[in-house]
Amino acid sequence: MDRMLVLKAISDETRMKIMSLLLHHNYCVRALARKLNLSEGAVSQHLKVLRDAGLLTGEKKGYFMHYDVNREVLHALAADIETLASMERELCTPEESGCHSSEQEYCHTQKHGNEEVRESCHGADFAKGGNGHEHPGHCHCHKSE
Amino acid sequence: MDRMLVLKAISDETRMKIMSLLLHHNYCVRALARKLNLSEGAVSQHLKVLRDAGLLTGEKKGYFMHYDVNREVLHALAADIETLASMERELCTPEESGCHSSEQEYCHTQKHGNEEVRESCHGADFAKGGNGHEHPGHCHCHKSE
DNA sequence: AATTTAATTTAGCAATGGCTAAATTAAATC
DNA sequence: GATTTAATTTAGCCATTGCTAAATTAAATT
Repeated sequence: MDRMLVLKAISDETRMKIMSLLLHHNYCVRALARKLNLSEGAVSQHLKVLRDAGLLTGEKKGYFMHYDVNREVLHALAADIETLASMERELCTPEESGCHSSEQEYCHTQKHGNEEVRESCHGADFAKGGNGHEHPGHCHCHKSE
Repeated sequence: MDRMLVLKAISDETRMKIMSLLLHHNYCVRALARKLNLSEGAVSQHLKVLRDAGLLTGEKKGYFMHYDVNREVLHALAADIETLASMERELCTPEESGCHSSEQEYCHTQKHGNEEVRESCHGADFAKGGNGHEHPGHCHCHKSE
C-alpha cells in the first residue's frame, strides 16, 4: 500500500465525497455524477485515482459498474497516522545530526514545553561558523528563556 | 480542525518528510532546507501550509524558529479515518436515493460480497425510463449472478 | 450480428501548487 | 541605533490536476 497515493487520493473534496457515498451505498457512475453535479467522465477519472490507490475495487455487474470500498486500506492508513502521531522525540544524536563535537555535551532532548531545554548549539561558536550556507544540521537544542 | 486542509497538508511528500523530521527532532528552517535539499523559501512555504492546517505551531526562540508538531491534530485525523473505515453500509432508502416506487420493495442492502443481492432496480422499467440523462439516483441494488 | 448503453479514455483548457531567486521582515547582537 | 541574520513573502516559471465535451470501449439486450 502506497501511503502517499492513498493520501493524495482522499485529499480531494470530490473524491472524499465519492468515498463517503460508496461507504454508505452502492452507486452507479451516473448516479454519482448526478449527486456530485459532475460529468460522468470526471467521476470516472476520480474513481480511477481511488482505484489506483487501492481504495476501491470495481467489478462490472450487468450494465453497471459495481465499486466496493477496500476498508482495510483506510484502517491501515488510520493506524499509520496514529503511529506517526504517537512518535516520541528521540534523544539528541549529535554525531548523526551534524553537531560540532564541542557542543555535544550540552545537547538534550526537548520534548513538549520548554522545561528541559538548555543553552547549547546555537551559541557564539555556531554563529561564527561560516557564511551561513554551510550551516550544518545542528543538534536541535536551543536557548532556555 | 479542517480535515481537508490537514489531508492536503500531509499528502505531499516533502511536507510529510518535514513532519517526520519535526516529530523526531527540533530543526531550524535552514537545517530542514539542507536535509531536504531545498531552498529556505520553499521550506518556509511548506511550514506555512502545515501551520495553516494546525499541524505545527511556531515560536521564535532566539535567532531560530522553533516548530512543534501538534500531535492532537494527527490523533484526531487518525480517529476520523478510522471512523470512516468502520462505516457500515446503510439499509437501502429508496425514497431518498430516487428509486421508483415500483422497485422499492426489492431493494436490499448489499454489504460485502454478493450473497445478499437480489435482482431489482436496474430492470426493464428502469432502462426505458428516459433519455439516460434523467437517470435518477437508484437504490443501488443490482442483479445477482 | 446489430443495437443500445454504461463506463472509460482522450484532447484541450483553466486553475492550482511547488520551486528558485530576490526582496522584505523581524529579532538578536554589537 | 546600526548591523547581522533567520525566516517569510513575493514574483515568475513550469508541472500537475481537475474539468467538460467528444470519442472510444466493452458488455448486455434485441
